Amino acid sequence: MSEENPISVAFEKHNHDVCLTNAMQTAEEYCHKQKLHLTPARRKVLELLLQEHRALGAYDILDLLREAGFNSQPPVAYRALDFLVENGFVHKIERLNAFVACALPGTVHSPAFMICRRCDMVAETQSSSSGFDLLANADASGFKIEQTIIEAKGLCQTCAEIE
Amino acid sequence: MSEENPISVAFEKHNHDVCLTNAMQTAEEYCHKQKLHLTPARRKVLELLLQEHRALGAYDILDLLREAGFNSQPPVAYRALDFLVENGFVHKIERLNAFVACALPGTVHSPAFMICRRCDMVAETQSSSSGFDLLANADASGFKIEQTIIEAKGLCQTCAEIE
DNA sequence: ACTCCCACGTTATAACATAACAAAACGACG
DNA sequence: CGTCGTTTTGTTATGTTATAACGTGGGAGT
Repeated sequence: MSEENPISVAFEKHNHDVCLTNAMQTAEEYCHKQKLHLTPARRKVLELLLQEHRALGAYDILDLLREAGFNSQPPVAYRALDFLVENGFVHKIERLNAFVACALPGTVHSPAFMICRRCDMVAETQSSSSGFDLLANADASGFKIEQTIIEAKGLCQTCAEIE
Repeated sequence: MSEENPISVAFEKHNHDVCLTNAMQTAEEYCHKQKLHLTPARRKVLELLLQEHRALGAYDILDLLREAGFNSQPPVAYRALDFLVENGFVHKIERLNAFVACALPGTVHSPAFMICRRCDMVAETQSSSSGFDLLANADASGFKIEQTIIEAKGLCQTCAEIE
């Protein structure tokens, strides 16, 4: 599997510096095109999240921001996160109340996550499935789906071997 | 569609007294068989949740418990909810930090939820789908899924017509 | 320079959840 | 029927996550 495959990149060895600089560059370009302001705080939060293939809580981020010399009241982190989530650079993992950098920034997609309960890795994958029961059931009951969150908890391969 | 179909019961007219007493009876029987203690507080919390096809927050439940003469410190509600969730009578809706009575108590199942953002109704449906991308991707990357949460936000038929 | 908008600073508080330990109720077994 | 171990509840305190509200500053366009 190549480094570009978001299905499992989080679980594989890869050159993470490249991973990070690529993603930052994509974000820069996207923001420029869309006339969005990737301000220092927003940029820093995205960098922090890109440095991990794990989800970080808002207060973890806040601590890291403080270390980096930023102001550190909660709204600082939440505002940056709101911006990043709204624009698809970051996803919120609901079951962890935490945030993870998007593996496919700048593309419209419907993500699903695999969350290792042992090492806390979060891998993003696609969930576009036409055979998926939920869609049929929603249709049958007249429910109009706007967004679906899919989060699988379990063990990544490495951790499964250890346990 | 019959009253028994969990796919959309929440979005349809139905005799809710029957709905509630049936579910309570099922819970009683299940607990008896499994030697679980459906204590007054646990029972009351389940009743409160069954009275709605909506998710209630822990502190909403706490208020209702207080009104019903129960002790009302947070652990009272959280303990009852833990018990009910562990034993499959109640599900937690992660994106709302709230709880909803199970539509299929006593059965092993992998639920998915449809959550109306306008009227807050929560409908439970089944998510067992073998064609689902996530399973294939998890497999391919060696991830062992233990539990998956699926929560769709959108508009129920009634609310879609109004908007 | 004016003003409008967007982002940020700051204080305070709301909302959600658990730790820790003591007391009481329960039930199984001699 | 007692007593021992387990489960449940009472109670206090605190931890964690998230937002409201309002003021300030700085850049873009006119």
